[in-house]
Amino acid sequence: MEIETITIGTVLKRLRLSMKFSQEELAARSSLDRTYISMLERNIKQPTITTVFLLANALNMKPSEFVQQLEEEFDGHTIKRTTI
Amino acid sequence: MEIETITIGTVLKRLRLSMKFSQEELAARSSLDRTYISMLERNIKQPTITTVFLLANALNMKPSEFVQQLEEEFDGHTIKRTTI
DNA sequence: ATGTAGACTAAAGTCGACC
DNA sequence: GGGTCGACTTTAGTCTACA
Repeated sequence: MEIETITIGTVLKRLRLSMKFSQEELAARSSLDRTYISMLERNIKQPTITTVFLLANALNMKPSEFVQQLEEEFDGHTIKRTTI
Repeated sequence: MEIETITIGTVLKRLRLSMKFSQEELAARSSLDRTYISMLERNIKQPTITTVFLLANALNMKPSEFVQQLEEEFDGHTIKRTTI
């Protein structure tokens, strides 16, 4: 099975809720826009590495821990960019 | 001390050389453009999370391991986007 | 084998408004 | 509190070409 891009929506939402943050709170803590957080959770956008660091910090975890959770989501899948 | 963005240049170049890959080889293995790899190594561009996954795969390592090396680079620093 | 530059397109990320 | 839309600016990422 192949996937097109790394989507962080499910992981991000789960982690945000586990911290009992609203999207607004997470946006404030990460210096990102609330509507953009919403888009990430709905897999409409994919973040840059800097954004991942900002989000992980806002969620009080290491970026590598955050990415580790993404890995599990895509374990066994082939990553493939849409435009290739 | 503050930094503006997560730059992966040093880490990427070190890992690439440790695998004895040329930029061309890494570009082919990751389905990315050679000139773009060059820009990443010179910290002119920052990758998306999907690109990080592609690069990590090309380097035969887990994305979280790759990110872990980035963390060490920025340990103790405050991440701050330029546009904030 | 790498740096750089220019032109290009897709997509990241912001912001205001409304439901 | 969160989804969505539209308009916008900036940047990711491709490609050709030359040193």
